[in-house]
Amino acid sequence: MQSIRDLKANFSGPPPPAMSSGDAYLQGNIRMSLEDPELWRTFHEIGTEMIITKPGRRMFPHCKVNLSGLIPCAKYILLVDMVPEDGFRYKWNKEKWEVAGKAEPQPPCRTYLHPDSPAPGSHWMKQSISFLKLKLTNNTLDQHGHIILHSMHRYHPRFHIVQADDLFSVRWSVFQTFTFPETSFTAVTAYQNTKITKLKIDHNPFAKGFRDEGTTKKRRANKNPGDLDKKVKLSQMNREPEEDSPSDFCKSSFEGYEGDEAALQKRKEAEEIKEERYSPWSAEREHGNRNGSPPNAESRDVYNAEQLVPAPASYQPYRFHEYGKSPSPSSSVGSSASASGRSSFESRVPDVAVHEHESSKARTQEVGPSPCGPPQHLPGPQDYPAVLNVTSKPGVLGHHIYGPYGAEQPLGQWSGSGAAQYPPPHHLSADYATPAVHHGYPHGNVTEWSQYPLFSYSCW
DNA sequence: TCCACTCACACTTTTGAATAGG
DNA sequence: ACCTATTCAAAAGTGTGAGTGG
Repeated sequence: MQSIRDLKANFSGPPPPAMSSGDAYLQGNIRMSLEDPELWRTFHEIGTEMIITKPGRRMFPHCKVNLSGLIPCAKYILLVDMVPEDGFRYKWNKEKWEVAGKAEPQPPCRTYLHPDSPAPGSHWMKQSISFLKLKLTNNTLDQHGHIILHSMHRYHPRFHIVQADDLFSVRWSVFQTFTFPETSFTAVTAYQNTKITKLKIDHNPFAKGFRDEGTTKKRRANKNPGDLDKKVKLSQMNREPEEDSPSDFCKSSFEGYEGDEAALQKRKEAEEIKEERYSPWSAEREHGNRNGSPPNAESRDVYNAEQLVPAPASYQPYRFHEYGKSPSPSSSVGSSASASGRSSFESRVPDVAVHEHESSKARTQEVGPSPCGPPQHLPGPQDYPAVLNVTSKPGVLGHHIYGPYGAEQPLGQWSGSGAAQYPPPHHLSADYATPAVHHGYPHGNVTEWSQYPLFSYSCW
């Protein structure tokens, strides 16, 4: 079992004893596992698609995780954001996905804050944490705080845990990120793969009416005689699971990834891709196995866990690029600019990239997380000049709020997204590929932080 | 013509207020 | 008066299929 890597910040000074022990507990034991891994895997093997609509659409399966290893009485904030898997746009062509060109400019990157945040570790650990109400939209002007995605692009969710007493006092130094390869999906405005449609209908209670035994059959039959063909197709499809192995599913769905040879031939991973003929996602598993990752869910949840500092989707791939190449066909627009969350899964190299200034600040200003002790010094906004600075401009906390916390919890969304929401990947890449920059970021320079999409938008 | 997208629709589950009973 | 359980209507979440626009 892989232990959760330490996200230990580059603390500038010798840590107080309390902090030392706290670090181990805080940053070394947090464990996150994905609930319903089998369901996710079933979708994943076919090629998960998530509908995005203007008013916002929930995910299905929805993100649900279990947490352990938190300090019971310390408060944490849980967030989710969506990271592009690669730099491509896809199209569904003849029962398979194909690369259809470069990805469109990244939409305003938003982060979903779990409505229970902040809550004590005991709260997060006592039951599974559901992100049921997280919604995806393709409306770049969305005012509801939904996560904005591009249709026909691939994404995967990232789960972030931040120890913070409130939404103001985010402790960047104990920021931890987890991803699960099987949660990657293609955002679509209408389902492309009928097998995915069937899976959704079969498993989503709201779609019960579309199941074969449902009344919908009659409704559709009455509605349009032409539906007969589709119904026949559907019923045929419904029998497929018995006839087709999951491998067949994947093969039919994802040969396209390797089909666009012209687009892929320049990629280093081309050979690897061909090996993953059944699913682009299988590469993740493959790599996981290479790294000794057991296939079963119980252990996988651990292996899937990664820990990162607050990272923008746009630059994360670069960091991953440093650690390992991605097997994904999508993993290489150009060279460094690709990679994906799955790479993060593969690369077990501890990403301890932390803003030094931030870390030292946290170190100096916070008392170590003394589990359930007397009132810790949980710094308020005033304790974090850097954060306060942010409020003066679009930054970590200085943005508009959408959520249950009202005006007193300004962690809702950036008021000014602008260029910060479309950070030039290369620029960021360069920044983060350079350790000096990586660690040398003066945390007080919130402007830099504010470029990172992770906190560019929080919502409920 | 093709494809991505939007919208209205019928159906379902969920939610919350109103009511009844102990 | 208070609490709990039940009922019911409204709201919200689904995929479908027709229509639209580039």
